[in-house]
Amino acid sequence: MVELSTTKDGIANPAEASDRVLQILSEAGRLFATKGYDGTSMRDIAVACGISKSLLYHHFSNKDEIYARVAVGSTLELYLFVRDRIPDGPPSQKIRAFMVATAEYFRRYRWAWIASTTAFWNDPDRHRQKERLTRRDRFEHFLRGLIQEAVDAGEIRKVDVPMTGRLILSSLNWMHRWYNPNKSATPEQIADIFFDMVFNGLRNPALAEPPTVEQPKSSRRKAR
Amino acid sequence: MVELSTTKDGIANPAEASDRVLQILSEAGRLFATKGYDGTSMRDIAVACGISKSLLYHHFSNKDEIYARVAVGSTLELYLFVRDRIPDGPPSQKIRAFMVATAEYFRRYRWAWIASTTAFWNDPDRHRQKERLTRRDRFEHFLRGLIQEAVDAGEIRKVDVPMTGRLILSSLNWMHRWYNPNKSATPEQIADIFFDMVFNGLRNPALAEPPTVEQPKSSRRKAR
DNA sequence: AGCGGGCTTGACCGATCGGTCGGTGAAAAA
DNA sequence: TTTTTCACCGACCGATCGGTCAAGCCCGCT
Repeated sequence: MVELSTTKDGIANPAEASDRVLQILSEAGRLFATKGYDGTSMRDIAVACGISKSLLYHHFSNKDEIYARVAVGSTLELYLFVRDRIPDGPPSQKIRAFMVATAEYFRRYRWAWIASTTAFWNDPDRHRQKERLTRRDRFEHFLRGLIQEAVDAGEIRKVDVPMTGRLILSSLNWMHRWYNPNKSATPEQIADIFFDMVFNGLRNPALAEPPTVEQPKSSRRKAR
Repeated sequence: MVELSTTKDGIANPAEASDRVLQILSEAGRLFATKGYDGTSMRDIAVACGISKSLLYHHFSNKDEIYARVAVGSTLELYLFVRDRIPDGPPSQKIRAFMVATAEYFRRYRWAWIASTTAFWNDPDRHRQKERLTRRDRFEHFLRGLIQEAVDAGEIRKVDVPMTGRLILSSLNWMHRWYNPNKSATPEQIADIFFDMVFNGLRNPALAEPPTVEQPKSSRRKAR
């Protein structure tokens, strides 16, 4: 797989890159993640790095390129990162490994992850927007494949596969909004807990007659 | 409960408000939701409304106030909105109702919801930041209370209550990133499906020996 | 010593930002 | 009729935006 070097504040990057460039990417990632793309000025980045604004343009052609290096350096290889951490074994365990690996990625490249999942919901750059969606889809379809495997193997019941994928990804993607690196568990442990909850369910197995059987459609709250 | 009038594009507002003000809030909410606070200029809002920029300042004192009216008008009463839709009955059904009600709120006040959950992760306005966190906490603790009820009643197993709350809220809070109002189910139906998955679990009940028993701690992937 | 080239800078640019100001015109109030 | 009120607008402000540029600084090479 592509080699990833871990640097301060977790910028994933191909090997060649000067310390200055890494510093800029690191500070920019943190700023993009906390203040957003539009809320972060080139001056902000320069000041955070203790350099002049002009120097940013010596190393990068414009603001977009810095963001692209932060976000793409983050998301480009997420699919590969996770795929290479899926062990052989029961499909349900692959799903667990998927969740834990994604959580590990989040922990290692936290700011870049947040910057890439937060900013640019609608990217004005059509090409980049399309590429981002392609990567996201590949990642999501990989998960759906694992879920389908588990269904076929009879390990999980016949659920709506895309919806199941969305539930699992939601639990991981929302983590950055409440996760505090100084407290509680590691992201990997949290992913593990979430897997247990979703896979085994919250319902008390000792409960003979579950209060919620397969609910009749008519009982659902109607949309108005 | 507090009276909410439903207007075009779903701005919740106290009764007194001119059509113009509602139009501004509606357009501003949509823009804040899609382009972010910093990515939306006062000119953008004015153009979207087909009025002059000056007129915005006739109705609002500044940009922050427009955002506050959009976001606060959206989140202020979420807790009350949901609380009043929790029926009497088994605690697990209350949790389901909580999820469905939140989804209904999302559907009705979609742009305002997105704007308020997206922008201002770190609000420079300390007072408003504190108030926002207070509301969020009140909402989250209300859910935890329902979960604790269900645990005490023996309907769900002895889980980590805060973590369970985070899992449930994640599934709802992330919905705006993938939900397409033109396709698939209504938010309420999606919430219903998520509840079923989380409550009953994905595991095939026909499976005699689940491949994942309560996993030993040592098998967890260690953080590095 | 002289020199070339990469790192670094401050001064500067046009555009756009949030916000202000004086005024217009029509309807309500007197 | 006169006056007041108020939704509304175009022109404008200082500040800041992303980005440019010519020139210094520094260091190794000849």
